[in-house]
Amino acid sequence: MDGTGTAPRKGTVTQRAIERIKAMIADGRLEPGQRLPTERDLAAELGISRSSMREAIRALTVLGVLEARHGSGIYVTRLRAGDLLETFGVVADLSRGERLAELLEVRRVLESAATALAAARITPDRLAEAGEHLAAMEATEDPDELLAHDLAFHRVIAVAAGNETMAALLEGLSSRTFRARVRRGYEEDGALARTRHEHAAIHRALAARDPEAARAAAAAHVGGVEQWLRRSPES
Amino acid sequence: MDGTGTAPRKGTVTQRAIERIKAMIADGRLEPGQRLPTERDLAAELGISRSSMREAIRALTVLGVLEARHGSGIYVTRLRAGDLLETFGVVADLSRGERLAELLEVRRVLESAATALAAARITPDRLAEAGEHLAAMEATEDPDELLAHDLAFHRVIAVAAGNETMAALLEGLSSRTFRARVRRGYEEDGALARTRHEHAAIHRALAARDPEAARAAAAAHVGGVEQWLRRSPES
DNA sequence: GGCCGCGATTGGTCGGACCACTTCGCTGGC
DNA sequence: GCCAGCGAAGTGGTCCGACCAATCGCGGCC
Repeated sequence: MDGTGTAPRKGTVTQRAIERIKAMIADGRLEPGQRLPTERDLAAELGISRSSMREAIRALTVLGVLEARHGSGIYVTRLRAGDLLETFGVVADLSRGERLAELLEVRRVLESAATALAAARITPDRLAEAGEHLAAMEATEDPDELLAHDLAFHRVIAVAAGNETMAALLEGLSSRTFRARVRRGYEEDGALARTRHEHAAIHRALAARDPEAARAAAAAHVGGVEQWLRRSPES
Repeated sequence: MDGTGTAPRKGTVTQRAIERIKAMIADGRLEPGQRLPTERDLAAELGISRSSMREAIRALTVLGVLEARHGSGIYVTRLRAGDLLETFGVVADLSRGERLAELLEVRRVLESAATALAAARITPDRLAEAGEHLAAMEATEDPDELLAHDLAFHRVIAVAAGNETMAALLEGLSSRTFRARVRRGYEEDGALARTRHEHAAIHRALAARDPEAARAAAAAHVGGVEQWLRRSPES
């Protein structure tokens, strides 16, 4: 028996390799940013083929735990919230019908909380930045640009809330395709003007450093889309 | 040019394969539960090797999108919230220090909302079920059993809130290793009695169908752990 | 008619070969 | 002495072909 821990007999060798590497990171044997041995060495170390090891590495790569740089090596990511929650957007991309509404409900809850926190913590700089995105949204009619500033507006707020994990989660919930899909029909219903009004209300609450007003404004904002979605038959 | 869509030139072939399959699911060409062609056929169809295709499949497998059954074939999962959010537990497992506190803050927000919703929607059956777990928690001293009933108690509430996505998210945030790690030291500080009291308060609020009381009780419950964690130096 | 078993199908693993990119040291010119 | 450029070594990326192992269905046997 070697000292690196005897591998469990269950599951595929690849699955075991994934668990082994995860365990190495969890208990500190591998630190964020550190470089791993080569695929060939790792495979030899765990007694499996390079193919299987590559599958394990690929799996951890899509999870945002590892990062492979061609010609250089394999590295543990910094394990920031953004790294690990990037895959969260996949859920939004693949969700339809009822779960889309559920995701919006989750977003409403988180966005409300984040906005309330931001009202108390936001710096003048960030408040101004949010204001710029607000102005840009009101100045353009181009849907793409509008969406970009919309996302940026909420991102500034999420970051200002001081919880990177929450911000990353909201980022995934508002991912490009997700938003684009929902808004396609939404804005055709003439809700564009109301959306602008809601954004302005959020900004005002932030400027007033009023957490409760901010929470309410954010909840109303997301809730508006939510209600529309629950009524709308979606493809 | 073939009609299945020209693959973009960027990225690795495996990455492209992942996107292709994801796209097939997103636009409905592949439906939940449906069986895919064999690895060999898929590889041929996309013009890549079986090895690369296997890596793509493995990646989508860990994301909970696909499911491979040895000897049978590859299937699209039912794409339930639980399937897709299983990997969320990985984030909790790999988080330490500051992000652990952030995750607890997220949990506090979601748990509060879910408990408030549950207060309005919970059925007598589910309320009784939660009561049983509560009684079991008060009747045992075995940490493992206690933790199991603790998790089950909150799971019943999350499900009663009527939002499977939120329930799956909370499941990940309360995943076994995560809870065990946090609670190890927490309960040694004699907070066990208080935890029981908090659970009882949540249950009372649910029985009274009082959403605001339920929200407050849940927030206080998670907040207690949260505050302890922020004070505690963690390994 | 029902049960058993064999063989085809399909995912899982392996080993090796070669390609593409990065890195870094060496070399040669300035 | 310095630096640009080249080239070899190292490393991830891709492909191939073979074989193993689990599953499933078909056909024959009882």
